[in-house]
Amino acid sequence: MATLKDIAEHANVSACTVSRYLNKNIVVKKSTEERIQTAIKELGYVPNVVAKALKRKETTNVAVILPKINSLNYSEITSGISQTLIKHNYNLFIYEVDNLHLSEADVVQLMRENMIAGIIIIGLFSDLSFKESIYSFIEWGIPVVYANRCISYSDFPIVYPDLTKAGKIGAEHLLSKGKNRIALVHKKLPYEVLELFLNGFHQASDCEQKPLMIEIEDDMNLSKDCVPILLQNHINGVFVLNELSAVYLTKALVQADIRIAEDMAVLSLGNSLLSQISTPELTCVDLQNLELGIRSAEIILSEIRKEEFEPVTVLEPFIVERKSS
Amino acid sequence: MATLKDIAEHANVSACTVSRYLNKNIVVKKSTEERIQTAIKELGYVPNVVAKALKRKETTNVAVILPKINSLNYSEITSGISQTLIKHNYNLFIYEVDNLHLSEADVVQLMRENMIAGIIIIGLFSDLSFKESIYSFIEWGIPVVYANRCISYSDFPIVYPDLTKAGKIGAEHLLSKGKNRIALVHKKLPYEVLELFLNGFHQASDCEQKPLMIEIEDDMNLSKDCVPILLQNHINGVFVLNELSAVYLTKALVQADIRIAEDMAVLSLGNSLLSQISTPELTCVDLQNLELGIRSAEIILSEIRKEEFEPVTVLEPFIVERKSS
DNA sequence: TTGTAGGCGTTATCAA
DNA sequence: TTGATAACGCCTACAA
Repeated sequence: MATLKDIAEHANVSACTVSRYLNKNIVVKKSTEERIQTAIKELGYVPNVVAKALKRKETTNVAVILPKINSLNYSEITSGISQTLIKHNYNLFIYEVDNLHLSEADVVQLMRENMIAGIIIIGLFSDLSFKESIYSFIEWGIPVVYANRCISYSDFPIVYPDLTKAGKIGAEHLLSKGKNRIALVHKKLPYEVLELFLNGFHQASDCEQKPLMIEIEDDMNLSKDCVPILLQNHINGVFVLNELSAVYLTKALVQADIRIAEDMAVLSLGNSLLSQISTPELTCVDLQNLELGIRSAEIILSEIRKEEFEPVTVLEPFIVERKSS
Repeated sequence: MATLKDIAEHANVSACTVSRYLNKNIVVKKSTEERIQTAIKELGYVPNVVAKALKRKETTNVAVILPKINSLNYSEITSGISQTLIKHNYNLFIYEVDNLHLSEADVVQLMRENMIAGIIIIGLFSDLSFKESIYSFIEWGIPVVYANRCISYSDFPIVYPDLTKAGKIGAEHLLSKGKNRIALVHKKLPYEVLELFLNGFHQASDCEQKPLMIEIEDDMNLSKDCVPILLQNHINGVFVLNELSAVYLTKALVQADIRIAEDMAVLSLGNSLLSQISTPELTCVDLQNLELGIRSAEIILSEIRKEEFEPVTVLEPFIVERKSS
């Protein structure tokens, strides 16, 4: 457990010279450098990041707050964050709020206690999670990035996929496949989110025809509750705003002997393994989760270092064509 | 940014009294307690975990080292760890080694620099990852738990699913469905791991007949390379030791017009969402990933606190019957 | 180019 | 039941 002091003694210099040399704050004489280097090797010195953090009043730990980690979408985003942070010698804390059963106040306290350098909040489409806490974080001077969901506040950077573009390219894709009676299937979503998709739809089609909106619930039997609606309305293209629901709806359609693609094109929002292994494989709109994570991490690092950063980063979704359209 | 000292002054006691009161090391007079409490409230005091760690020479940060987080199995384990740690006021660091491109030596340094309180290594079935580093960790006095994979070293606790039992109940299940010509499909695995499954098979069947072993590769075309082998050998039950491969093999079988369950039962190792959304839904052996995470976390906490802990924890797999058998 | 000294916020060791 | 004092390992004025 050699300390900086030990190195200094062993190399016959002062601790502060060693410190400045290690932090590259200063150029030292060649001979000094060599003595320091051998001392470090011989004593097996490893700097103590905790002591440094205390002194500097700043850690190198970034927290990711997300609903749950065991979901392909969130873990993909997290992976992007992880890769980026590690390159810059920052560590990644994970806080799963769905499983935690902690109040937002508890989480705020947790962040302050641990002197978290920056916080990336991965938001839900369906719910403005942690809206309140963000301002607490900012009040305490902790940099924040809000990721995955566009919110209209403007005191912190946000990174999110362009859902209007998603709606547009989704509609264009379905139209290009000759599907002109389109349904938008979604779980409960705030109107302002749905509106984004609808705006995209309008941009894609000249006609004023609106897509049929179908809201589904978690415990819904899609075969019984959703498929008949699609058929009654002569829908031939469906855009499902949730990947897992898209998979289940596809199953239900297949079971009802509807030919996927020919009779009914299915388009899923999100491109994880789920779309790939569905039968048939789902055409989808890729929301660039990995990139979302990378960008979020880059921005939080800029914030932490008090460098310039983009206040708003919008990621362009793109179509990945498979068998379902 | 009130400190302990501020609280002490405000409450007219010494800093160390406040400290001991907060850490419940001591009983203080009712009146003192009240004064401290109001001071904390009025000044909005939040303890500084970093300073505490420096003084105590021990953080409350546990690191999870895993191949990658964006996998349903690993993220499920991680979720179990996360839930357990947070309950005990420990934080969770994530280090993805596949994506990191860090040497093991780098990781060891990272752990020491950050004064990590304990490390949970999530191992691969296919590869004894981080075998070397473990001893470095132990050498530096950092508690370790090796999770997910049974290894024969004994200087640190291990937590893993009973693969022999998995083989046994898998074989029993297939036999109970009248499938007596069984194949074991697997990716490249060390022999000692395969042996575990084979031992289980033998326990399940009186006959000496060994299952047909088929090794598949990542870039393999299962329809062309694997299905014909199954058919030529009149296999009617296949146990796939990798969930994703099971899904793809099922697809290939369906495509070859083989009736799943009737003509060929498919059993998958692992029970994530993938098995559930496969068509048909896969019967599988659940390896209890969430529980694995919870147990690993509990054990690392015991180690950190220098309490007694189980050196070996074996989790019992169980069958989840769905449509593919 | 290098050194001295003080302090970051907390806890542990004494002593009262 | 409480206090004074000295660390924990590092960084940063300021001085040389």
